[in-house]
Amino acid sequence: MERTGVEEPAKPLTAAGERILTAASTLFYEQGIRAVGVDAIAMAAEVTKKTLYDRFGSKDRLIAAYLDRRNRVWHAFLDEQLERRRPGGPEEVILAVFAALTDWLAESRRGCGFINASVELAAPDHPAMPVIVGQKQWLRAEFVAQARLAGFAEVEELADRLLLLHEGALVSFRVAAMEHAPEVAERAAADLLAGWPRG
Amino acid sequence: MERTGVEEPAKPLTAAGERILTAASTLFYEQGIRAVGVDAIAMAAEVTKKTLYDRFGSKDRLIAAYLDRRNRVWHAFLDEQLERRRPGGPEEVILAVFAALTDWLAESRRGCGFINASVELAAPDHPAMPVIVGQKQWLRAEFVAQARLAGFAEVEELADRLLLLHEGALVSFRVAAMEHAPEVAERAAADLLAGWPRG
DNA sequence: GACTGTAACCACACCGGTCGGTATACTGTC
DNA sequence: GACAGTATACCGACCGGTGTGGTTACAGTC
Repeated sequence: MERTGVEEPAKPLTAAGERILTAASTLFYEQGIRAVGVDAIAMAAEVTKKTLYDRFGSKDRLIAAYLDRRNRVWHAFLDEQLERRRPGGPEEVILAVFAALTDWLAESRRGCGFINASVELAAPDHPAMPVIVGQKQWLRAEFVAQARLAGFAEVEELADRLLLLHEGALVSFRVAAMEHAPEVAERAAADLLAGWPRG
Repeated sequence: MERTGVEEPAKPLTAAGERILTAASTLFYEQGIRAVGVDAIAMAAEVTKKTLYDRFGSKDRLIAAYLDRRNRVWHAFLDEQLERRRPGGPEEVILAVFAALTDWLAESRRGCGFINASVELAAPDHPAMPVIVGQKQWLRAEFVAQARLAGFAEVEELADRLLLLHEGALVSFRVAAMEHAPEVAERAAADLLAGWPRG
């Protein structure tokens, strides 16, 4: 699985910068991007605000760095999950993505950090929005690619439906208090693939 | 369709109270609950902040009133859509819900107000959370009821999958820039029903 | 080793603005 | 009087962000 769109950082973070990004990642996810101020992040990271601004420039750029980091963590997680589950073919790759969702949500009680951030940032032209939209479109494109490898017909429609199930599980898990949403999504995806026509 | 859980207001709103709730509903949805302050709402409603607090007591209670109002508007919308589409049986009722999603999202460019609010409110014990969770659980319960009427087997699993499609469309519409998400969900729901075993 | 320059960070103060909320005196209508 | 609303000022806290003087560790040069 290639992760086009995820670029390496311009340069490595200093120790303080790393602590800032780590603290911000935790607080942003757990409490909300707008609910946490830079004062709190600086305190949690045990740095001064001056250092935070020296390293990241602004809160918005720190937010973008957080989402970029999260995207990397998710890709690494997915890679590790695929390595571990050893899917035999493209269909099993797709289903492994859904199986991985259960593990991901076990450690992400507040649902999808990207979905949450897209709500909180509000403005469609926020610098971090491309990371968010890009992550979702990457997943859809991956479904298209695997569906094509598997020889299915109408791969675009199939990928769209798979994405709805994936995103639906992410949201329902949190908003509808549906703890078993990932498992439901996996079963639904498996049935969808089993009944989908070949091209 | 009954709308259990949606209670009548304790007493009717004054003209100013109505203007406040209307202004808040618009601003909260369009810009975000945390992004809009009470100053801006009072100004948009052409009242003083004092009046706002006299009528609603606090911002959190205004938020709860907004979501309660939105829930009513959505139920009224759904009723009107069902009246208009005249579904013949329970399966068509389910599909009418999905068909209505297209119209709903045509006027709700920022996606689902309940999902958005659940992110922004962050704290699970916020007074408005029961409205949010309740709306989602009401929809799931309605899917269960209609699936049962239609004589399907495993109605809980079916309802779960339908809910994932519905919520997935709401989210993907906005986060994944997927304009056709409601239509995809409707087709997927139709196929799901067509292939689901009877009990 | 002595010296210099640099990068990174600290402590602290400050900025103008916004936030949700409160208090006071007053007006108008029924 | 009861009710609803106005105009205005105020509160403490928080918001993202900036400025100043200082310290420390390290690398490079002589």
